[in-house]
Amino acid sequence: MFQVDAMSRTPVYEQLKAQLERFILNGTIAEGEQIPSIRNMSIELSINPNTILKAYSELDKMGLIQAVPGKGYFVCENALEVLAQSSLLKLDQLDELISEMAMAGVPREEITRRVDNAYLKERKKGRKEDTND
Amino acid sequence: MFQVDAMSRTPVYEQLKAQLERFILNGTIAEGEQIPSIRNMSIELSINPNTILKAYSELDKMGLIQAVPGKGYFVCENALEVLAQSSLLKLDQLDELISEMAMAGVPREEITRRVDNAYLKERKKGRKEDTND
Amino acid sequence: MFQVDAMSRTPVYEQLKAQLERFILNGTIAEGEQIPSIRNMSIELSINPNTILKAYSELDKMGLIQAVPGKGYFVCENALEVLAQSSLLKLDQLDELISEMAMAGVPREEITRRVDNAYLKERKKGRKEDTND
Amino acid sequence: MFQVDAMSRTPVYEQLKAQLERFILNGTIAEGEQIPSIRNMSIELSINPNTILKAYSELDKMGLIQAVPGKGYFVCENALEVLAQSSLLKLDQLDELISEMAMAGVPREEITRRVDNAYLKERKKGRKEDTND
DNA sequence: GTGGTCTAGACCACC
DNA sequence: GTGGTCTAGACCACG
Repeated sequence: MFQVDAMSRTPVYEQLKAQLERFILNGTIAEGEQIPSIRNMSIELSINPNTILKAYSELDKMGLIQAVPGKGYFVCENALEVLAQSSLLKLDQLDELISEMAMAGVPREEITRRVDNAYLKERKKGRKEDTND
Repeated sequence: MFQVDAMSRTPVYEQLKAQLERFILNGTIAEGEQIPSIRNMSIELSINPNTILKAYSELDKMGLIQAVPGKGYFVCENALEVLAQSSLLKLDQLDELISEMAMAGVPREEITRRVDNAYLKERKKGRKEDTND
Repeated sequence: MFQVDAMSRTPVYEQLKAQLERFILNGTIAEGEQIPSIRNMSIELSINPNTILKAYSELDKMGLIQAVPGKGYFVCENALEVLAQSSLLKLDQLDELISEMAMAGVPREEITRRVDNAYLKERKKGRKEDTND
Repeated sequence: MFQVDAMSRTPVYEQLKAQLERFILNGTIAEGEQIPSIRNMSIELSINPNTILKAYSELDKMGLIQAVPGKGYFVCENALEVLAQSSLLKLDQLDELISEMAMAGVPREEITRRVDNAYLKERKKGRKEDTND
């Protein structure tokens, strides 16, 4: 289910975070459900347990998962809501960024081109991962 | 030349910063040129000197203007270059933001709609100010 | 914990910035930890809140601390990394400065003397503050 | 007399500025003396006249040389004094930089090593150029 | 309660 | 005259 690209320039723990977020968004992992234990994940992916701990504790801080000592990590009941809120936040950041660039004289074509490229690139990656389930 | 909208929800010092950036970009104020002294500006716009100081010192830290104590503030010789570099940085931030939103499942139409709105809104404001010169 | 010398010629807000940097470096304040609120600090040190705001907002722009409106200021998770990077930057600045002085004919002894003096002076101050914890 | 390295990463106009400063410091060009005209220099070094103009006008702004329209550029009478003052300024910058690095925990050996390297590297370059006269 | 903006005014150092 | 620091206090938005 989870997989990491050790050669990627984005840190492994970021990859794990992104994947769990995607799994929650597309329903692969439901709210309240338990996620793989650090030890299991560590063996399965041949990754240092500390790396997984880092990913999990950051997701914990974001309010997406919760550690239950002695049991494991569980997706929070309001995880989808948290993700939706952070999307709204990102939309506001987008507005501000576009305003600044417009003010700085960046041509509109340059912006829309970059937006399309970045979107399609991410989408392509996403579809690939979703079919890999 | 400079003007502020006291009723706006964007802070006065941000308005001043944005205006000076625009003036440098469209050549109204050349590199190396002196800009209005804090006291002058303060009287002209009926604004507290501290507010202008805040705008100026932030622009100073950005490397756009330089304070010469006892003389005044002057536009840096490489101000245009600094502005260009910060534009490039913003494009990278845009890429990352779009990726995250694509990953979070924000529909493409929502993004392009927001981008267009934000761009046109800023552009409209900009044209208005430029014709006020 | 924090303390300022009102008679010093270095501005109070600079003293506060330097102290927080040191506290982060020597682990007195951990990454992610909350730092004293503006109002608390203002009362404790009998300093105007604006002065502390100035120190905090500059540290914020440096990426060392982060303001969470309504909650308080928190040390960034990557604060130590930011400090390390700025150290590297300073080393590069040092190289350039030495080159210019060598080119200008400043004798080597003059330089090493100044370097030693400045270093030892700062070190002495630092040790004193660390033992004051 | 003058020579530039087109392949160097330091801009050509910076190279020219540095060379003229050195020539003034070691007496190769005396105060009050005329320096090569932009056109001559441009042909001799196969460099775009604008590049030389940029170097000359920055030196002019520094108070080292002075343009006499219709005659050419001349070294200012107080050029050596100006250079000495800027050396003093650099020493102060050095003090501050060293203080910041000491505070940041940069080990003393690291600093002295970098200082020595940078000094000797520049000195070596300088001797080479001086014997090329 | 938190941070953040703005005003009014005093005071300093420098030129 | 210039920039820069600091104080005192009002006011807002957010939680």
